[in-house]
Amino acid sequence: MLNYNAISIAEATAVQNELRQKLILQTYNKNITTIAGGDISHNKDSDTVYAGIVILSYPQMVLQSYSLIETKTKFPYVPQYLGFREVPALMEAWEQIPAKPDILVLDGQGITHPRRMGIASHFGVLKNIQTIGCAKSMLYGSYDPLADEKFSTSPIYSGSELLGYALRTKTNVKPVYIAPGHKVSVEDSLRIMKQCTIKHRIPEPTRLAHEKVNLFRVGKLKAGYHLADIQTNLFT
DNA sequence: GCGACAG
DNA sequence: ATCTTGTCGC
Repeated sequence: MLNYNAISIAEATAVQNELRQKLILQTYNKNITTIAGGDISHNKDSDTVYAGIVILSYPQMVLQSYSLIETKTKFPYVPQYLGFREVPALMEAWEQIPAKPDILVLDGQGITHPRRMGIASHFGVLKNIQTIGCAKSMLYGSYDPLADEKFSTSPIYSGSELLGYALRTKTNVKPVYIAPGHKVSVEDSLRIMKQCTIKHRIPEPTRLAHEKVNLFRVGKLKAGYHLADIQTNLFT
């Protein structure tokens, strides 16, 4: 059911349309205490991928723990089908976490996708958990220009359908694109991600996931589930 | 037909 | 995404 090795694009499209039927765009749990961020890293011409999920307290944004795994990916990067490349590895990292967080933020689209199946929706539906997509660039949908000030927003639409928001996380810096993945509303997705925005363009969950996964790739961190130590937080 | 195209 | 150096701005 999760063997995306020898799947064709046509089959992948069919899978996305199937998963779309299970999408829930209403907030399942409003009482968030922990939030996770997931990301993947890899070397230039290698099918080895380094996946990581970090868990932070919400809304304090203090790193609590993180899970790292190394595996292979067979599916290439194809726009609109990122989930087939990255979800299997992220699943492994997720399953290694003893106490699951309340919600997971992934680096990529949520329902801002032709079939509403960006990586965050893909993962969310398969695991039946709350997810949010936080992308650094647009894939699908349109939005009007937003003001230059921090926390300016502009709704992302597909026709008359509201899919997400462009969110300026820093003054005079390119916005990020927020959309529900699964089991969370558009408005709550935006509200939660604003809460995760401290001083960087990329909100804390995916920013820290990206940081950990790169340290892992270059050998500065090891595979496994780790509790964050106090020193890490004090000196970062 | 042509361009655009998450990571 | 990754590979890379300097450079501009807060």
